[in-house]
Amino acid sequence: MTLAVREAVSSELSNKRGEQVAADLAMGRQATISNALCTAFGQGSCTEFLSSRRLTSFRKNDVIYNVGDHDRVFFFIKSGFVKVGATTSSGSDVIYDLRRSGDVVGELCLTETERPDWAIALEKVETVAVPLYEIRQILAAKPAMMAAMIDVFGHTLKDAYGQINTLAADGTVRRLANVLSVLARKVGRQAGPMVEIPIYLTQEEIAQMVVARRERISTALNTLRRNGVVQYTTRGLLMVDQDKLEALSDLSFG
Amino acid sequence: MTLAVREAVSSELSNKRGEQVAADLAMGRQATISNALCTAFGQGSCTEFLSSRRLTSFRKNDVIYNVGDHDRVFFFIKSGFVKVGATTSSGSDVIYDLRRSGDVVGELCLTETERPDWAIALEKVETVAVPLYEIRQILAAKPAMMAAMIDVFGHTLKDAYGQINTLAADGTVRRLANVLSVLARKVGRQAGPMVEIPIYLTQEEIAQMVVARRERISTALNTLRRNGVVQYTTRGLLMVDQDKLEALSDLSFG
DNA sequence: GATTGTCAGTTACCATTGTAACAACCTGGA
DNA sequence: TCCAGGTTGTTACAATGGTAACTGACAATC
Repeated sequence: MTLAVREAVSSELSNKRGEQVAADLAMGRQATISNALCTAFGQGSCTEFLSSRRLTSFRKNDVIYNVGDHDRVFFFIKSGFVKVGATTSSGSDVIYDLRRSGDVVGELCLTETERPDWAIALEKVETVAVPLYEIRQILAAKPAMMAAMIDVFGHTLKDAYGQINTLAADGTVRRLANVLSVLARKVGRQAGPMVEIPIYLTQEEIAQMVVARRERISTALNTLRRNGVVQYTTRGLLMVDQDKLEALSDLSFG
Repeated sequence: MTLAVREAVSSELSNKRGEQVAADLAMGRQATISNALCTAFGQGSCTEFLSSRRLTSFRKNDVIYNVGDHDRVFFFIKSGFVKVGATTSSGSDVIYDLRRSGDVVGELCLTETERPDWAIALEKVETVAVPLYEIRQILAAKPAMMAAMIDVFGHTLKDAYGQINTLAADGTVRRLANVLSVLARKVGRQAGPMVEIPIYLTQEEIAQMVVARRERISTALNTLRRNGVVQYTTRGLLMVDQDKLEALSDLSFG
């Protein structure tokens, strides 16, 4: 465990970053953008900025921050996956986004004094926590950071609009296909002819991303499985066929 | 079923807790944020920046930019209202946001080379069009601009997440209440005991904001009208009772 | 003043989705 | 080992919302 963490940390700090970025490039634009902030933070005289800090770690299901919290802190993820979402007035959860190592979590505290969302660790997560006032100092000192920050917000905003779009137009199956497609682009790893999603998600969590009941996800996933679009086993990782997924979400006519 | 709705509405209204969300504060804050970019642009040596430029004007229903366009231009609204949205794969329109004088439109071109959204004038609109490369110059030269830009993105993102939230949790009536409440905070004008929304919106447009069929909006609006939550006449402006609306929609993302 | 187009209101019908309930299975801990 | 709790698969029934169709009202144009 400790070994894995230290490896993850040093990979960020050493020249392995180039490799990481290259991998992200191969993976697609999304990943690259996600990492922009950390890259900017890690550049030049800021190199020691993140590395000199103590890691804040969370175990699976730990709440990194919660709705209504007044802490104004950015969390830079060194390792592990985090879900970002909110709890609706009727008590159900909605997941807006998944974040992974290289991403930042809690960025909305930049403009909000009270957290409108929560972030929960999907597995053991190591982060560097940076209070807002320090973020502000760094932003003021390094324009590149600003640009990176704007990029992060811009892309997150585009994704959010995309979610609204799919919610407005599509039925459960297409929404699921959309979510899986985005997941694959974002965190997927090529595994032979298919893309593996390297984090175990329960159907309940997938349902919160798709914004539908778990039962619908169960049947929809089975439909996709029968059509060879996805592969999975009980409590196993998802493998998706990107091409078939995209074909599915592109269908303009029923 | 209509009875159930009405009962739900009335019960929500009756136990309205006297929470002083301070409509004026909310309104003030929103307006301030909306104007942050323009304010930043107008500050100091940039005072003449906007004023020295030619105005680009649009008539009602003119497309300011469209999905897929490759122009990378910011539009600073000097006067008039603009709707921002997108067309879904099934052909229906979704409205993400309304913008008014003091706001910016087209900001997503900062991170996207191809417009993912459209913007359409709801009435005669005067704008100052600024190409992205100039925006970049100004951002680099004036850190205050950057901060303002980040603010704009942050708030827009929070709004977008709020929309996802309400889409996930609420039925048509509450979503409508949400939309009206946001509209009132954003563009409303105090008119006696109620707040007037100073731009005429067809039910079809409201439906695109609520993400529902026009027919539902018709009945939902009538329900609200019968309960005294809103007032309107055919082809007339909407007047809304903010307190009752907030009680109804129980804004989790206010 | 007739015509045309847009907008609002309403209804019956149907498709989709949520609700509730249960059974089967797996995993981890007592 | 067995049990408890979590995960998945599946069904019936109810509720919600979309579809389609029609009406009346108004405004602009000719």
